[in-house]
Amino acid sequence: MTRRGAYAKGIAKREEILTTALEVVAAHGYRRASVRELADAVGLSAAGLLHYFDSKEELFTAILRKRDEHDQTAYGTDGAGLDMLLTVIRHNATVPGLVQLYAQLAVEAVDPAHPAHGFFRERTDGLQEHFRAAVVRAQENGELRGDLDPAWVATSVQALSDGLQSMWLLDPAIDMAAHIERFLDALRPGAHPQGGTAS
Amino acid sequence: MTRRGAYAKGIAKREEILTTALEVVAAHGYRRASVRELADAVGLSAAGLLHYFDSKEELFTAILRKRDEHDQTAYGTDGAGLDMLLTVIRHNATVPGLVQLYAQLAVEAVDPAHPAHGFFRERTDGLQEHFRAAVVRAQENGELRGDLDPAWVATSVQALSDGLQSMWLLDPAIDMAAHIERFLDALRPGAHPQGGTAS
DNA sequence: GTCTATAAGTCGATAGAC
DNA sequence: GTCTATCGACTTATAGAC
Repeated sequence: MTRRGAYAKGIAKREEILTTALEVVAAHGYRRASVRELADAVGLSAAGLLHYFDSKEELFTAILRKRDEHDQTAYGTDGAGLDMLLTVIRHNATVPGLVQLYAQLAVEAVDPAHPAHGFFRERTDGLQEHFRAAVVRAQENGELRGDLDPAWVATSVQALSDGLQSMWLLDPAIDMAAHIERFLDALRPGAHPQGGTAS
Repeated sequence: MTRRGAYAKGIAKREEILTTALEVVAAHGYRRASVRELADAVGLSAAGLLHYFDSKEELFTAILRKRDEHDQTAYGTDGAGLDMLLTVIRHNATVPGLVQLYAQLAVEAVDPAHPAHGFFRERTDGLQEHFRAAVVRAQENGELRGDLDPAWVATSVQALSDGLQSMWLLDPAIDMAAHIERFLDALRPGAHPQGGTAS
């Protein structure tokens, strides 16, 4: 915003840092969400890292934003609504460090004064609208029961995903995607025989 | 061990501290889970508080244990399985500080080396078994569809509760109990007309 | 039993050398 | 643009006075 001459280069370096941070957090996880730890991970000093970000909160919010952006382009093949959720969840099961970072920042951002509060609010609103539209389509296609309130299904799907990720962090034996698939199966019209156990 | 009088008194003071901590956290919430902050809240210095607890983690784990204990005696009228969950969730909606403390410690305890890790693992296992048995009873009474895997329903109910609490912390307009009721309604046998919207 | 004082460490963030 | 060095404000935890 305030930089002029090195604007393009600064932006590029910022993106490079975020991409590296995503990879290294995904691969090695992290212990605390501290600037020093992340600086070591991306190969900079803490001061060097904060040259590109105004504060710790802005830095970690930017990482989560970059994650969403990546997931959107990687798995968001246009109208794929609830299928995309399953794809993302399956991907998340391979990057526990990112899931942990997300969960940790989400709790801290509960305070309306937290710099990331707006990010999570807007993210939730966007996901809710995305899911709600997908539920309406699924109902029109006869894949979901028509008597269900789309907004309720949307909220439930997101709450279930968040909750399953918390439980999975605690016990990685849980199959998150299978649980969500079963949830959607249980809401299909007609008879619903179930197979074996999930997790 | 050798000094009986002091032993009993120490235990009593411990309990008193925990009860006070529960009340004050429930009423005023808290910002960070720091010993200093809680010490102020219960009217002791940080050193005085740590006289009764070996470490910060043990202290906060004890608070959550006390919370479960309180909820169990207050709302756990024997066999009331899924009804108790709704009662507790409705109560939780009146104590955001406790919900926040729980969510924060749960994320930190994801690390198997964290002192509270065992607490959360055992708590999850206990709840799962409790819910699973309640689901089996509900199925026998015809209140839930018989084709559903009880273990799956149990996990889903807990994940949904956890996820709803996270979303509620972010946006207190959400009606957590109503969402869970709808979930259970959606899994009842026969037709399932739904009423208005749930937040 | 509870305090003050303080140790020993980490945190985010800044100043200034290069 | 990135570093070293450092600041001041925190943290948990301990030692010892009372």
